[in-house]
Amino acid sequence: MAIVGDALMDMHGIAKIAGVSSATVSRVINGSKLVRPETTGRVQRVIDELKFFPNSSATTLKHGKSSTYGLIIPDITNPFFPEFIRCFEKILVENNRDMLMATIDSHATRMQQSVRRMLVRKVDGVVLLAAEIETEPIEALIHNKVPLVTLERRLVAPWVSDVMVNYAAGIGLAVAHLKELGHTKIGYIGASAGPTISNHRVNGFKKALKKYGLQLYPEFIRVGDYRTTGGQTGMTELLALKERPTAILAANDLTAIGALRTIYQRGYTVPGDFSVIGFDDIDLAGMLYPPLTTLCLPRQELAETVYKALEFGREHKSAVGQQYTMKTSLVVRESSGVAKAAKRPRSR
Amino acid sequence: MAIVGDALMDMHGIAKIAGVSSATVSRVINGSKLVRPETTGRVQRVIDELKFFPNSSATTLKHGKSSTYGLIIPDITNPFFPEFIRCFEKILVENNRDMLMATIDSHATRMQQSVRRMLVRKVDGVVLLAAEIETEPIEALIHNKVPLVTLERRLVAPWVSDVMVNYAAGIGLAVAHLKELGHTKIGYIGASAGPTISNHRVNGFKKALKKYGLQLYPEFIRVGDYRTTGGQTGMTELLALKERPTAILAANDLTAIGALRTIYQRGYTVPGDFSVIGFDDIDLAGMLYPPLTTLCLPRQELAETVYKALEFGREHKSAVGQQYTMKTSLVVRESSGVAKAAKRPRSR
DNA sequence: GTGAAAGCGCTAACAA
DNA sequence: TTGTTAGCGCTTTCAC
Repeated sequence: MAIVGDALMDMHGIAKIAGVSSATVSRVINGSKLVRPETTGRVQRVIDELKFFPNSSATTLKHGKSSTYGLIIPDITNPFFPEFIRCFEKILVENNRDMLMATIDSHATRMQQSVRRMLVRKVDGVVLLAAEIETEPIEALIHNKVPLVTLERRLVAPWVSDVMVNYAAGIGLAVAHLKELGHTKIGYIGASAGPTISNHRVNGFKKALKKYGLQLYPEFIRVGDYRTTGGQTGMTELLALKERPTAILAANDLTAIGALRTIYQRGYTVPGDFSVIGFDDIDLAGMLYPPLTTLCLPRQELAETVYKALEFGREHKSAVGQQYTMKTSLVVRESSGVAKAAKRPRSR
Repeated sequence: MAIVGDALMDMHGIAKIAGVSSATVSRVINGSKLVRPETTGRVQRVIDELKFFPNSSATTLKHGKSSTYGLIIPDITNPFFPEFIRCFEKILVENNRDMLMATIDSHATRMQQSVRRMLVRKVDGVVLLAAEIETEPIEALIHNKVPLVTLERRLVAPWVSDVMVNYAAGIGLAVAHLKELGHTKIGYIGASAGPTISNHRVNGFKKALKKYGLQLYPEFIRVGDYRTTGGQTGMTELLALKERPTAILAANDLTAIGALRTIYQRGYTVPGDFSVIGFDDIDLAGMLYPPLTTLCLPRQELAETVYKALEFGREHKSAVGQQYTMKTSLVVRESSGVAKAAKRPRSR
């Protein structure tokens, strides 16, 4: 809308001023080659003059699709997500698509509302990066034939694609790294208990332990919440144990940061007393004291994959979605070091 | 839209199935009391059954407004913004408004595109939290009579409100705190040089120095970028000086984190060798080593203020906007301590 | 209490 | 090359 006098402008108004019909205005705006250059110029001048912008509700209504993709994330406060959003939004902007973001803050009602927003806005697809997924709201999406991309549901179907993270391999790397440093007692601070995405990470951990012939101490596996608080309580519990791990794997970097905090607060040091390894490799990981060793889940690549899946869904409506895989890599920094027990013998 | 067979559903379809007219369906969806309870029930059942959601493009088109507010931020990777978004989105959801977010990553074209998105989507107002604001894109908003809320432009006009942060007071607190700890040589790592929002912070710093009778060393004022990298280079420059400050004020927490990193990397400690004070009080500030002393800019309050301003603009179209003020408070943690020079005499 | 119909701003046949 | 027109899905008078 632009304004003349006090009225909101539309293509009709532009047309009248430029002395053409609204169809021509539409053609000019959409770059049709059927318009005579001088007409184009005349119309364009009016558009610029009046700073006119076409109403997307009208085009969306007309076309039946919005060129908008929805993104649902659990917690925008976890730096991993902003970093992902940054990559994702950039891709969308470059491809003339809009983003509709919703965060659910682990509230079931917020999830409902988010899905509703996606549905009423007629998004062309939805990315669901939420960890704990309830099936009910998803059904509304599928029922309405909205292409869906999930993370780590490891399940594709008509309208739904999935991208899985190869946790087993990544965590294997981390465990191998720790073993090399002489650690044999490794703890894990994960997320909530339910049968969710978080399980893939714990299971990956257990498998890695077995693979490298390390003993699994059940009390070394603590529950967290993907936030720093979970890292703190988890670490506090670990410190309360008679027999303690010498290294801790955290379900994400925030958890690792919480663990680090508790360790220092109790007067211990990293990696002197404990090695800590995170997951995600958020931007800040390298800025911490000590810089965090962590498994990198590349956001740029994830964003590209997700976008690819979305476009696939858009173009192959009703087709069974694709299964994509993401690799992780170990970024060794300074929060992992030689195990204490392993060090002592040397200094004798 | 919901589906029957293979067709996309609309109110007409629902109406036909329920044996009513589309007008009645509309009434039911909008909770009109003019519909007989049994009719309502019958219609609602069909709606639920078919998981029907009304098309927001149609309602927006009809009503001429979208119930959407736009939010433009510079860098979603700076934790302050996600934390703000979290509060802001919550308020919007509670008030049945939608959010359209755009990040500009300090690219002029992205700013253009963002404003364009806001305009075509017919948002009912825009919040511009970007630090470095060019006037040109803003004009398009004002010209199209979109209520605008800016941060720290310190200038209101028809259609535009502003919320300013009382930097002077906050920085005064920080400087007073440092003086009390015996610091007399205080450095500052800010943001880019231009005549922008960042100036309010440097100016506040200079004024505070004067107010507390502290000397201003021009070479102690370094340029940053509101990110960790700026903190690192700024601190590196400060360390290269023959005469160094004993305390550093950073333009935001990310800058402070970068400074902290460089300090530790060079073998110094905080607050032993240098005191560091940040700005924002991001969630992670208390999790760092050492926990960061910082000026808190409360996001919840900011979100509420911004929302209030937005609603004001919506209701008092064409009126001159309001000027709001935000206070900051000093959160003393462990990155600030007694000045080195001040300590020595005591230990003699 | 419910239905018929006009119209929000835009696009795409179809006409000219 | 340009104009006319129907209609996207919804709301809202105005009838009944």
